Amino acid sequence: MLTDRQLQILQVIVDDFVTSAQPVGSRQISKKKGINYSPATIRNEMADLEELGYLEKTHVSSGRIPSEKGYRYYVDHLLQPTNISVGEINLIQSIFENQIIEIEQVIRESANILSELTSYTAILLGPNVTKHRVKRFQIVPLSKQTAVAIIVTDNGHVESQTITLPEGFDSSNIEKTVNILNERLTGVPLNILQSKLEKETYEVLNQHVYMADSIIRSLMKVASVENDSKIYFGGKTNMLNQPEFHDLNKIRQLMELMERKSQVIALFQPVEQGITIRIGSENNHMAVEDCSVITTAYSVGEEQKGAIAIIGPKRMDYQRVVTILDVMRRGLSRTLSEKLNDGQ
Amino acid sequence: MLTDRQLQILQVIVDDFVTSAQPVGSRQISKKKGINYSPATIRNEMADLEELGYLEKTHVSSGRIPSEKGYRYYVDHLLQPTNISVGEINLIQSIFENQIIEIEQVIRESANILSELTSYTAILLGPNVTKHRVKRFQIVPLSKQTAVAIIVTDNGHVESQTITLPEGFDSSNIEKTVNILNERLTGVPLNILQSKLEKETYEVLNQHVYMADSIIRSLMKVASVENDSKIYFGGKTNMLNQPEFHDLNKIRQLMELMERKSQVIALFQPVEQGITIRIGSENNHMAVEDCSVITTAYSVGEEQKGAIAIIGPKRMDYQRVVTILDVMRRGLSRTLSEKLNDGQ
DNA sequence: ATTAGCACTCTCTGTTCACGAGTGCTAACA
DNA sequence: TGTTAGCACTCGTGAACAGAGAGTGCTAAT
Repeated sequence: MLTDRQLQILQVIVDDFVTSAQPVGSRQISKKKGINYSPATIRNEMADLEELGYLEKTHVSSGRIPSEKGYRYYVDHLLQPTNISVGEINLIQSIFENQIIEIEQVIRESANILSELTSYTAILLGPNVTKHRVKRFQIVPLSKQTAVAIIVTDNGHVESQTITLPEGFDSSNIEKTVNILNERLTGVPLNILQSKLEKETYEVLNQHVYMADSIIRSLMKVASVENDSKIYFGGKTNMLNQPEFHDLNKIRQLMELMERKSQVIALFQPVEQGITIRIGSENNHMAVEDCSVITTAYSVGEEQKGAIAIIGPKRMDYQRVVTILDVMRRGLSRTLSEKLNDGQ
Repeated sequence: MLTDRQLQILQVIVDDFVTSAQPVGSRQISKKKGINYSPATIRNEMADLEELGYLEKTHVSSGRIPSEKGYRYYVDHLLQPTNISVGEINLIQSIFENQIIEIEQVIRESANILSELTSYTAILLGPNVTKHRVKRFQIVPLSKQTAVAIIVTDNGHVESQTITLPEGFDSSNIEKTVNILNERLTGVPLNILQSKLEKETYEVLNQHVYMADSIIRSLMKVASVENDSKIYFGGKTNMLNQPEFHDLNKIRQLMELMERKSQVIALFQPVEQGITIRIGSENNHMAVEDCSVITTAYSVGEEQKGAIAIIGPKRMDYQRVVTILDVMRRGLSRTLSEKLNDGQ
C-alpha cells in the first residue's frame, strides 16, 4: 500500500509529465505548491515508487516517468473529476441543438468536436443497425433481368442492393414476392433476417412464385447487412503532433491500423459498462502500445448501442478526456434516442 | 533544342534517380551501357543541362537530380511505353472477371490493386450519379410524423432520407403524392431534379394534396444528391515509405489533404482527355508540391465519368504508372459500362 | 571535340569535450 | 527515526572538429 506522500508524488509526476512530456526530476517536484519536502526526500520516495513498479527512468540519471502500472494506479485511484469550461460544454451541446440534423451528421460532428477538444484522435462507431426491424420490403425492377431490392427499417435506415432476376420473372411475380416478404418479415430484426429468409420464407415463396430459390439467394445478399457499424473519425492526424509520434514507424503502424475496420473495432473490445481506459499494452496491439484508448458506449433507444473512443498517447490528459467523453456520451444517448422516438 | 546526347543523359538521370532516390553523378552515368563517354564529357553536358534548367544540384558538389522542368521534358518527350508483366495485367483483369460483384466493390478493389502495383497512393472517384435518371419514387411511412423518402435511379443507385410529414398527412395523401411524383419525374436526371420539383411538380402537387409545400421542402433534401462523388483510397500510407516523406510536416500536410474531400477533388482538376501528369508545383497545392499526380478519367456508359489518380513522389516511375493506369482505365470503363447495360 | 588530371567543395560519420540535469549514497541534523 | 545537505557519479545533448568519400569545374593535353 502506498503512503499518502507517495500518492501525492505519483500524482504530481503524472500530471506534470502529461503536460510537459519530459521526465520529471526531484527538484522540479519539490517546487510544486503543496509539496513541502526537499528534493532528497522526494528522491527517496521516487526510488521506492520505482522499485514498486509505478515509475520508470528513461536512462540512469534522468527524471522519472510513470510506468503503465503507474498510469493504471493513477486512473484507478487518483483521477478526480475536472471541470471543463462552460464554453466547451456549450460547444458539445451545440451539436445536439440543431433539430433538423440527421443522425449520421450528429455523429460525424461529434467525432470532429471530440478531436478538437481533446487534440487526440476520436473514433465513433455508429449505432448498430442489426437490431433494427424490417418496416418494408421493396423491389424496383430496372430491366428484364435486374432490379433493386430495398429494405427499410423502423428507424428509417435503408439497405439496398441490385439483384439479378430469374429469366421470365415478370412484374406479377415481383408483386407477389414483395407481398409475401412484407407479410412474413415485417418486424423481424435484421440480424435474424437471413435465417428467417432461408427457412420459413423460402417455403412459402416456393409455393407461390416461380424460381423462388434464385430470388431468395439474391435477397440473402441484401439481408447480409454489415454487422459491423459505420466508423467515423475525427482528428486522424492529431497524433502526428504528439512528441511520442516523431517516429515514422509508429506513425505508419497507427495509420495502417486506422485503415483496417476490423482492427479499429477490436480496439473497442471488450465493451464494458461505463468508461473504459486501456493503457498501452493493455490494448493488445503493437500499433497502440504507446497509446491509451478510452472508450465508452452510447445507446440509442433501448437496444442499439454505438461506441466512442479517444486514442491519445499514454501520456494523456485522462481527467479531461474522461470528463469530455462523459458529457458527450450523455448528450449523444439523449439526443439520438429522442430522434428515434420522434420517428416512431 | 537539346542534342541527342543531352536527351540520353537526361533520360538516364531521371531513370536512375527514380529508382535510387540519390543524386546521380557523372561517373555513375558513364558506367551505364549505351553511354560511351567519359565522366568529364558527361559533366560538361550536365552543366549545360543545368544551365538550361533541366537539372538541379542538392548542394554544390553533389550529383544532379531532375528539376520539375526536367521531369516535364521527360514525360513530354522521353516517356516510352513499358511492358508491365503478364502477372500484373492478370491481377488487374481479375477484378473485372468476377461477374456478381457490385460497381462499388469493383472500384474499391481497383483502388487497392492500383496502390499495390505502384506502391503509391491511389484515389478513385466513383462515377458521378448526378446524371442518373429517376426510376422510381417511394415514401415509406415510419410513424405519424415521419417517413423515409426513397429515390431509385435507372442504374440501381438508391438515395434515401428520413423526412417529417405534415400534421394529418395520411396514407392516401402519401399514395397520391408518390403517384404524382412518379408520373411527373420518372426519367429526370438527378442534377435537375431539384429545380423540377420546385417548379412544375409543386404546382401539380399543390392542387391534389394537402400541405404540399411542406412535403416538397422535405423532398428537396433527398434530391440534393451530393454532386461530388464518393472517394475511394488505396494505399493511403504508402507515401510514408518514400524517402522524401521522412519529414513529419510533409506527412501531416498530405494526410490532412486526403481528409478533405474538396481538396482531394481539386487534385483532379482540370479534367482533360487522356492521361494527365501534374508535377510538383503544377498541382497548385503546398501539400503535394513534392508529389506528382497522374490522373485519368474512366467512363461508365456515355455520360457518367469517374476518375482515377495516382499520387507519388515527383521521383515517380512515370512509365510504369502511365501504363498501369491505362490498363485500369480501359478495364474499368468496359466492365462498368457492361454492368450498366446489363441493368437496362 | 574529348578526356585525363587535379584542386576544391560539400556531406557524412565518428570522436571528443564540456555542460547540465538528475540520481544515489552518506553523513549530519531535528 | 525521519529528513535534509552535500557530493561524486552517470548519462544525454550539442558543439566543434577531423577525415573520408563523392562529385564537381577547370585546365591542359590528346
